[in-house]
Amino acid sequence: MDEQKKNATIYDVAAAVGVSLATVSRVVNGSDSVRPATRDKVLAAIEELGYQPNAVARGLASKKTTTVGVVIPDITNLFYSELTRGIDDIARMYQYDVLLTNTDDEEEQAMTAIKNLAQKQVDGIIYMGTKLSEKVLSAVRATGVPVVLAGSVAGDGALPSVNIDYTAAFQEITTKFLNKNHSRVALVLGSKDRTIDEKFRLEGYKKALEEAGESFDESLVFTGAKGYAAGQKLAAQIIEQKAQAVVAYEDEVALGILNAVQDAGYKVPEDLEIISSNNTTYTLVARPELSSINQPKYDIGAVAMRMLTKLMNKEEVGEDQVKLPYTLVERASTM
Amino acid sequence: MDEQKKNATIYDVAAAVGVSLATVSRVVNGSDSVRPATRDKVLAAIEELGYQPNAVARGLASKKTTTVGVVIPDITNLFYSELTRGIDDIARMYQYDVLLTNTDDEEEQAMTAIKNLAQKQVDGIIYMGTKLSEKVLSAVRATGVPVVLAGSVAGDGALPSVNIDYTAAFQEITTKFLNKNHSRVALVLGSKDRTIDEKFRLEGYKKALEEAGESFDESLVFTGAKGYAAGQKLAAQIIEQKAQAVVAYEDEVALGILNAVQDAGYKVPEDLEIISSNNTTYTLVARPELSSINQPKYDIGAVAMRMLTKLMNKEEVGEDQVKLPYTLVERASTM
DNA sequence: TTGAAAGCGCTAACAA
DNA sequence: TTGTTAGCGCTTTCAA
Repeated sequence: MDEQKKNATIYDVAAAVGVSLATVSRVVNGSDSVRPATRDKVLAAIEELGYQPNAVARGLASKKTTTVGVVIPDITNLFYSELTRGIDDIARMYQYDVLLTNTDDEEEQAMTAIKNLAQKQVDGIIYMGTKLSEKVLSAVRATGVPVVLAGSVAGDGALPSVNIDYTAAFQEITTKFLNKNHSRVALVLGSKDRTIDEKFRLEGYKKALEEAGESFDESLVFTGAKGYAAGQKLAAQIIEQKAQAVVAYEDEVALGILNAVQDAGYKVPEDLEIISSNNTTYTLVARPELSSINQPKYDIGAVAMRMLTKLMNKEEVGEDQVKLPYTLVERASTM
Repeated sequence: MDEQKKNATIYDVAAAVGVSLATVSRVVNGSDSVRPATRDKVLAAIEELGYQPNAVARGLASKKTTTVGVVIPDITNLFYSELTRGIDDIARMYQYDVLLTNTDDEEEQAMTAIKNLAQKQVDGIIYMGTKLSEKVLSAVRATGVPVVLAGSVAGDGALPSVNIDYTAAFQEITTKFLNKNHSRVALVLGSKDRTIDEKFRLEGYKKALEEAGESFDESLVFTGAKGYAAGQKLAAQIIEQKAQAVVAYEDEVALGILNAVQDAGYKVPEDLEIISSNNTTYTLVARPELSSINQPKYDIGAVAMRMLTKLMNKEEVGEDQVKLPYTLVERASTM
């Protein structure tokens, strides 16, 4: 019980028992070609000396660090933190540790993060972000380790990924509104260069219009609003455009719109219906509660991490472009 | 530009330039005892070969991993994720990476996490949690690396820590209510065994009562409610106790109480005043907006990490029990 | 200013 | 079943 004495090494254990390093190593790594009696003696010595394997030495010798890198825009964003929780839980289950880096969704920070993870010899990487430039993509590839995109960037098959079908989701809810004779449906997206918004969500919105025979009106698309305060500001413009319904890309911005619109005397959903995407706790605390597209956030993280473990083990992965089912949760902000 | 060819090592660089390993190592580590001409040649070769130092080998040789462990109850909790953001930003500034582990505030998981971090040879640890048992404390100490507690457990000086003065904060807000002749102030705390609640917040509450000459009524103290739904459930009991004001230990539970009370037809703040602690975004999205004790969350994380860098460098740290100032943000849920 | 050489603590053939 | 022996890629004295 006295583990004070200067970190015992595998050498000390071997010496104490009178066996070779290799034997101790075998016991530690659970190899079965060790005689039970020997194993017991070794185990006893390990306990006695309080021996803990040094993962760094192990990593150097085995070229495996049992560490994965997680690249995330911002951990304080509820959407990403829930993904991360799924990642972390599964990582731990498979004995991996998580090295976390925030990037604010910026290319430069992503580059630094990836370079750094490569130096630390991580065994794999989970990448989250709303965009993935060629530059970052090639840096990621250059690391030579498996990478899985989770719940945000939807790579066009360039890398394994786990997502929901953003296009289908946005098409579905837009159609829902159009079918109620709301011809003016506002669409609120993140910044211009987000692949996920420009390429998938906008596309779903346009498809819905097309199918309904409605023309696309650019003045109903609002880009670049991020966070609660931005949503509050946007409210006036949305009202000005005489929108009858709003489809928003995330909960905080939707909540900002919801509150500001009501503070201005309009009624939700009577005067304006609102639906958001992500279904974080924010949707529940709102009054009225916000309808939302539910993405299985924890599961996206968990599935991505599970896929990564397979990739790291060079196991067979079936489909590597996973789309998890989303659901539409209808609450009081829609009718 | 072709970094494809099998990770160049320091050896390859040395060979390419015709110098020894030691010289390359010196250049990489910025030692100034290298002739400029030599340095340039080495740098050129590094660029040419796309050499990236292997941090694992470095860690083994130098016994420094430039990695810190961060132990957190739950990354999806806005309070902790904001602390973590502060930690991560400062860590990166000082060239450290962050190894993250969720513990759900459970002793067993904390023990595993610490053991694991020790094996990975982290240079230091930031510990967050609402309690710190003797067992965990001694495990933490046994790692032999510096540890700083951040924003949650308030160690009684046993370990360096960064916090706000929870007792003072709770005393202040309780007094505020008592001064308005609200003799029945409800106190909502986390689970029983949380040092931070039992020892500090409750103490502040009691002090306020004592100073005001009010007697302590146990039926006004509600323990164990966690999260929004729990807050909603609690509302009925609070009303039943004829509380005139509520002091809650976190925002989500406060929000649950706020919404449930209003849904039941009571007016806030006219019938019941509510104040929460943490001042996360939740306080802003509430209607009416929630008054709250603002803890400088990002700063607590940042300051804790900064202190840890000093400790890891064996620099002088002045006071190691830091209390950052809190503020009382008054919004519409109080009068 | 530079180099030689000895590890850091472990894994992983290969032998025995 | 066990041991021997090379490394893994780097830092760091100690000499030159």
